[in-house]
Formats: sequence, structure tokens, C-alpha cells
Amino acid sequence: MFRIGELAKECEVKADTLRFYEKHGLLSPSMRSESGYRLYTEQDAERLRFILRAKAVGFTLSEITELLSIDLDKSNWACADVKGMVDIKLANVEEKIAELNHFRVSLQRLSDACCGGPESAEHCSILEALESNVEVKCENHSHDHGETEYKTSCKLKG
Amino acid sequence: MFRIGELAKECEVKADTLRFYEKHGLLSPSMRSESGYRLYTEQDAERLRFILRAKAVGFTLSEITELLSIDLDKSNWACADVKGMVDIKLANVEEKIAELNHFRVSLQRLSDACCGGPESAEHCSILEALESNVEVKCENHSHDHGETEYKTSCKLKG
DNA sequence: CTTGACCTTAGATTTAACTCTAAGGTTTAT
DNA sequence: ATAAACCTTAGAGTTAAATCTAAGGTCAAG
Repeated sequence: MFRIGELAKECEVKADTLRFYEKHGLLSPSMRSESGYRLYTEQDAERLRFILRAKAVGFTLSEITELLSIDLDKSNWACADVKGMVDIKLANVEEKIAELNHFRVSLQRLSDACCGGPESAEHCSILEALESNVEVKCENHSHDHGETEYKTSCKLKG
Repeated sequence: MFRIGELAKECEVKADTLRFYEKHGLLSPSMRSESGYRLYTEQDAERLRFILRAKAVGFTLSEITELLSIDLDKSNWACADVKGMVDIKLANVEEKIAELNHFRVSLQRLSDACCGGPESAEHCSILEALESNVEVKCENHSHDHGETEYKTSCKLKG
């Protein structure tokens, strides 16, 4: 049995957050002490960890509520319903991964096009790409910066 | 040249949102008409699309501002700075992808363990897993549901 | 020359998810 | 037996990112 502050510390959230989750039906302590203190079981803690994992990955609290709340009402749901929900979330996650991958590729391309040296960013491929949103092209620091102690490199050039 | 409503419609945002972005320094129209109407160029539109792409993938507006604002101040940044920022965002994105993958695997495991049929969810592997957060184990609908017109399947069983 | 669709500003409201405040009761340690 | 650290509730405040409202100016069509 944890008191609210203990569970909060254990899971690195604020006690306020746990009260908030309770108010919103995500997580209620299994017991109260005589004096009314919340008492959380290890199961409660597991549930909290699930919530936090789900949250860390971009689920909203209402999505998490939805995911967890079927449980209160089990017998009125079929496996198909439950699996359907999971599969929708799964599709969401896959979509997000795809979006992130798209962006990761863009960022990688930007990163690769920039020499990353101490030259002024005035001719930086990254900034040019952000400005014009055209295809990333490679830097060529051939103009004189007054700096000659290193070479620029560009992975796109090979 | 687009007026605010045209650009908004084109990019599927509200005109309000564009004013909001302007107020927060993300995107200003290149011109104003005589009567004070905002006039956006194709470049402005590209910039908006970049913002929206970044947003779709989980960047906050202030991260986007940061990413875009270096541009106003180019000569005071070195390529190293710019590339550094991009690489930090890249690492963020990769981290998010990793988190999402972790979750995707969990969801997939849940999905695979559930027969997905019309049986009551009272013995649903998914709900049991959410409840107890223990390892997903396979459903066995051997008890009588009064439903016999199909077989349950479980990918974990093979 | 007016109707309707558009635009302007400033500022209030919304939603999600906390986070904090006030006013007080409980537990533990000294 | 009292201070410090905890807990209670109700309700207000915060932040991000819009979204809406009010009060009015502009513009093209009939």
C-alpha cells in the first residue's frame, strides 16, 4: 500500500496528477485509510504505469480512459469490440510512426547536407531549404570566410 | 497572392490559426493590400506547409519557431549551430519513433492474443493484460458461451 | 446601393492536462 | 505536545494552441 505521495514519487508524477487522474476516472486508489488517505495497491501502480506509458507515446487521456474503461463493463463487450479498439489505436500508432519517419527522413537529409562547421550560416543548406522548401542541395563554402583551418564536408557530395 | 481565407482553405486551417501564427511569429504575410488585407505569397504558403508538417509530427509551435527563427539571424549562427539544432530534433524524432514502436509492439501483442470474435469480453486476453499488466497469454474460450457457430483463433497459439 | 462574403482588431473563451492555493485534518519524530 | 511533513477538499490559475465574439471596414454581384 502506497500513500499518494509515495506512489507519486515512485512513478515520478505529482500527487496532484494522481488526484486529477482519479477525478477523471483513470485511476482510483483501491482503498482509503481510516482518516481518508488514498491507499494504492501494486495493481493500482501497474495501472498507473500503463497510463504513463500510453501517455508517453502520445495517447490522450480520453483515449486512455476509453482503452481502460471497457474493463468496468466487460460483459457488455465482445472480444471483437475490444480487439477493434486496440486495432484502431494500433493503426493510429502506425500512422504516427509513418509521419515521424517522413519527418525523420527530411531532417536527416537536412542534417546530411550541412557541413556542420563554424562557417557563417549565411549559406547554410539547411536554412536555404527551410526558406524555400526546395530540394536540399549541398553546401559549397568556396567563397572566403577568412577561415581556412578545416574542410567542409558534405555527405550528399560523397 | 492569397488572402487569408484562401490560404486557410488551401491548407485546411482556419483563418484564425493564421492570425495566431502571425501573432506568435511563425508566419507573416509578405504583403498587405491597400485596405490592410493580408496577402500571402507562394513562399508563405510553403512556409505554412512546413509548419503544418512539423506540427503533424509532434513538434510544438515553439520548437517550430526555434527551427524557423534562426533564419532571421543567419549571420550570427554557424553551420554547426544550425546542424546541431536539426540533429537535436532528429534525436527527438528518433526517440519518439522508438517509444511508438515500443507501444506498437505492445498493442500488436494484445491484438494477436485476442480472438476478436463475438464472445463476451469477460475472458478477453486484452482486458486481462490491461488489468494485471502481466504477460499476455492466450484466450481459451472453452467454457460455454452458448455460441458455437465459429471457432476462436489465437495467433499466439499458432 | 445594398446584400453577403470576405476582411480588420482586440480581447474573451475553450480544451487538455495539469498545477497551485487555501484552509484545514493526520502522522511521525523529538 | 508541537513542528514538519504529510494528507484532505474545492476551486482557481497555467500553458499551448487554437477558436470565438464583437464591432466594424471592404469588395463584387445584382
